[in-house]
Formats: sequence, structure tokens, C-alpha cells
Amino acid sequence: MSEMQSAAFDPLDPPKRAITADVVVLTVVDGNLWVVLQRRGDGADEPFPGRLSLPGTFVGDEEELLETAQRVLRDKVGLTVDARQLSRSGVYDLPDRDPRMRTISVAFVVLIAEHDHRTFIDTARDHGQLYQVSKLIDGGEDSQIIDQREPMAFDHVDILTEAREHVRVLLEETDAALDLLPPVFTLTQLREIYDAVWDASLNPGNFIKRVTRIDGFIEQVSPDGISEAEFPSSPIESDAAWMVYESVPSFNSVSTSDHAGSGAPSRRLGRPPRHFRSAGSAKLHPPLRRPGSYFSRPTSQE
Amino acid sequence: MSEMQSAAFDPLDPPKRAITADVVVLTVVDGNLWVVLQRRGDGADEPFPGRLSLPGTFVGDEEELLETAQRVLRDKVGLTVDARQLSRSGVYDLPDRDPRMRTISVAFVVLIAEHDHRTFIDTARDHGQLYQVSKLIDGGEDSQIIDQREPMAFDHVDILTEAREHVRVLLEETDAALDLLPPVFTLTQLREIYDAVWDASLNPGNFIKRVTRIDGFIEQVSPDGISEAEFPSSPIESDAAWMVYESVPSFNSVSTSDHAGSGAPSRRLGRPPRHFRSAGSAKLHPPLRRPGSYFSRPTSQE
DNA sequence: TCAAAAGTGTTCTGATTACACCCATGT
DNA sequence: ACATGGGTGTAATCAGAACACTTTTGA
Repeated sequence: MSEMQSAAFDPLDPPKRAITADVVVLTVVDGNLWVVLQRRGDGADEPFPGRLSLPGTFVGDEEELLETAQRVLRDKVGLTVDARQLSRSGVYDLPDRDPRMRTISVAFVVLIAEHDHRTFIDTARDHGQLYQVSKLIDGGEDSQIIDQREPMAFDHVDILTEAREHVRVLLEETDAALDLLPPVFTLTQLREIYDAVWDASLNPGNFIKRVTRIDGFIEQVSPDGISEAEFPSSPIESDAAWMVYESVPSFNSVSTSDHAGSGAPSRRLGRPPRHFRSAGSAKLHPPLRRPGSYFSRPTSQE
Repeated sequence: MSEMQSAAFDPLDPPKRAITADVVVLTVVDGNLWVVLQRRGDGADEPFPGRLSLPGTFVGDEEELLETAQRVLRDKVGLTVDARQLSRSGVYDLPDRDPRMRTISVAFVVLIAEHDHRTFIDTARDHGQLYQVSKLIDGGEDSQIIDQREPMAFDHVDILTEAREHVRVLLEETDAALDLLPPVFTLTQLREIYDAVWDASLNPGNFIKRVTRIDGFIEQVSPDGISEAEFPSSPIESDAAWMVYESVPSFNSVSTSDHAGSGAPSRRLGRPPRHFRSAGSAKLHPPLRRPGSYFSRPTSQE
């Protein structure tokens, strides 16, 4: 059978387009979800001068888009991440999304832990490159009347919105939340990650029971970092120093020490928590669904 | 702040790539999932001569990729579908996936109902363009030893594999199953769609209870097509002809009438079923999960 | 009367949620 | 002693699954 041809294009010389990979770098600090943005230049023929934008660049000749995203992170952001931490979140192809030329963008999301990239996050904060995701998407916290969003370049607010939803699903179905934590963490730290990304207030007790039931997700470690399958719930004989990676209260550190709810999780108060690390499996069985996805009646956790 | 540049590309003249939209046309006939494929030509400089491939073409200048997919369906397949029925299922960007040039493909999936496109399906079957998805992906049914898959061109078997998984999730979370049925259908017809796409054998009684509980998914209609909110379960007073769109046993119609399990659903045997139509809402609350996604223990429905 | 298909009822299991309560530690 | 945060127990509610059973038709 002869192949039907669309008659519009020569298959030996089809039209070519500009392709970019844009990267949404997300992190949780101080109980909030932050994104790394750059500010566009003020050149005369630059579109969206002075606007906030996601880092991105054009795909190379012999390069997968995932590698392009890694290159963007290395060259334009200053981050080195594993390929497995990057997740494709969307394709953006409206013909007029870039006023200069026809540009199709593929968006990637990466979650970085405050602990693993402490110096980067401090530097980005000092340069004003960290923005609260909820304020960019929904507007300010008390913006019932006035929308105080700062507008982003191109359709990057759409990319950010879909990236946040993508990450919320990732936290339901995979162990992506561990990318936002140090190698050893407590269940409270893990719950605060889910609270921040889902914009939830999960019940601490119920969270412990749900998350420890998922097989292959997390495993308890002794204070010195050795995993123990049957580690006792109350470490009575432990007097050694706990090898805990603490969170730094880098934001809101204006010495008003008791208004930021979940600023410094490990300040040696109350019963000492157990410590956990990743148990290896990337997919959660069963998934850890957001509040309200099971029951249809209204709940207080939603 | 000066914008960092990757130094590899001129932002005013970035490298350009060929972009295509490939379409995975799926339908359920005779209890199986089928895909529409084309066979590549035997030209000397054609890659993958004679291989099976998904229909696709290059994106136009002022055209979204979704519109490209619609154009492919109209010009190369001979189908006219609504834009809402098309769903993006993946991006394929390996540098060497097309031996001719660097080509990045975006895949779309569309589900067509046997009833709505009966002449098209008959024509496609006569031209040998319909293939069973499970045989292309997994091999033949009894291929424990011999893999009798016919190889597909490019990475189209990967596209097809991810498209099937995409559709399986679509049937969990949206009313996409209704795209595979006529406007008025029975619960048995709907269950056979889920059985075919999920490769499941859902319990008929449990399926009825689950699916009728989902608010806004389907609503019962009287035999003449008028919806009734409180339609009685047993239509005692009905003697009029039922306006039912019946399935045609177009495949396996070799007169061995009792071996193809779910060939012709409406053959006037047993208790007459109720009839339903779409209730409008695209997203299902709660979703209709596949067997085994809730319980962790092994089940017989899986 | 019998088979076949549609639909209901019942029971068991298990997940979600709410909330009370206990445990361990610093001040 | 007391506050604070970590963690367990328990009960109510609801969903998934298995399966027996009833209903309604054609043969």
C-alpha cells in the first residue's frame, strides 16, 4: 500500500522548530514550597524584560531533553542532580507563546533537599531567586481582594502550576518526598514535606501509621545510621549523640522565634523521635493519597 | 542582574528540530483492544521499510500539536474527532530514534467507539490496519516460548506501551471509557470496556454498584432516550422497542457462535438491562481504580 | 421448566479519619 | 511539675472484594 502523504511537507526536509527544556527547581524550606526563578534582562529586543522566568535552554544535537535539563541545572542554576530526580511534567506548544519564534518547551521538575544543597539555597536566597510557589500561582496569602502575583514571563505560570500538581501526584505514588529531605530524617520532617507540597495539615499520629505501613518506602535506622529491621520503638540504651541532619531556620530568622510554626524541626524538645532512611523502592504500594481522595464526605484534614 | 547564557547557542538563532505528532487510535471490538497502524513504504531511502507504524506528521507553523494530531487523523487516517477526545501520552526524544534526522515526537491517544465509527473500523479491518494491542506489546497469547510480535518502526512499540498505560489511568480517573461506547449503553457494555482496556475480569455485580455510585459519571435513560433521575429498576410498563445501539460481531464472525465470550452484548437473552448515558462530568470522584490498587493482598479479580 | 443475563444483599477485610491517651525529654 | 513533641490505641465510617441469591426474560 502506498503511504499517504500530507502534501504539505517534504519528508526529506520537514519544517524545524526551536525546542527548549525548562526546569522547575522546587524545595521545601520553613514549611513552604519554593521555586528557583531568574529575572529576564532588559535588552531592547528581549521579550518579557524584567519578568521572572524559569531557567531553560535549547536542546543540543545529540542530547535527550532530560540531559538538556541537567545541563541547564549545571550551567545556569549551578546544581548537579541525578537524572532520576528529574521528572517530565508537561509540553507547552502554543504557537505564540514565544513572540520571537515558534518555540516548543518541555518542562522538567526536580526536588532538592535543603540539607543537600544548603549553600546553593543560601546563595539563591541572597540573590532573590527563591519564590514561594503559592504566592506566584494563587497570589498572596491574604489576597482576597488584591491579586499581588508578580507576573511571570511567557506561559511560565502555567508551567509552574502544572508542575506543582505533577509533584503532588509524585508524592502520592513515589518516594519523591525523600528527595526533599536529608538521608536520615524523622517522621515529623517527612510529614512537614507532605504538608508543604500538598498544602495540608496531616494528623501526626495517623501519618505515622500510614507511612510506616507502606512496604519498601522507609526503614528505621539506629542513631549512628545503621539500619535495623526490628529497631525498638523506644531506644532506651542509647546515650550516643544522634547523627541527625538538622534543618536550618534560614528564612524567617528575624528572632521572632515563636510565630513560624514549623521552622526548626529538631530543637531537642519533647520525646526524641525515631530516625528513618529510604528503603529503596521508588513506587509506593499502596500509594499515599492526599486527604479527601478516599472519603467523599467533607473532612477536617482537607 | 545579567542573564547567564549557556554560551553554546545564539538565542536569536537557536538550533531547530523536526517535531511530529504521532497518534495512537484505540478501539475496543469483540472484547479486545485494537490499534490503527499503517505500513511503511518500501522506498530505498525510507527507514524501517515495510514495518508497522503509528500515523503522524510534522507540526505546522501556526498549529498546536493537538491540532496536528487532529490533522493526522483527518488526512492520514480518515477520522474526525473532537479535540477533547485527544490526550497527550508522552514525548519521545532519543537523538537516534529517527535515522534520517533529529526528530522529537509527541504522542496523542484517541479512543473511538465501534458504533460511532462503524464504517471506518470495517474499512480499516478490511485493509489490515487494525492490530491487537496486547499481541504487539506482549506477543501472542500463548507465546510463553516464542515471541511472535511483529516489530514496529522507530520506537513506536514504546509509544504504544506507554499509550496503553496512559489509557488505563484515563479510565480510572475520567469518563474516557464512554468514548468507546455509543451514546446509550448498558452497564455490561461499560464493564466489557473496562475488562478489555485493563485486561481484567471485573465482577459484574460489584461493577454495577461501584460505577453507579460515582456522582456525575453516568445517568439512566428511559428506553426512548429520555433521562430519568429516578428511573425504576424494573421497567414493567415498557413495551416499546428499546432504542439500543447494538454491537456488531464484526470480528470472529465465523459462525462458531458460542466461543467468543463477549462478542455481541445485546442478543435478547436474560433479564433486560437498564440503559445509561453520560452524565457530563469528565473527572470521576472518586476514581474507579483498577483491581488490586486498594488491597495489598492478592485478589482473584486481578 | 430451564438457562442466561441483570442486578441485589451480605459478609469479610482493610483503609481513612478523628481523637483520646500515653511516652520521653528539657526546662 | 509541667509543657512539648513523638507515638499508640480505639472506634466510627466507608470502600473493595467474594459470593450467594433474586429477578426477568427467551427458548
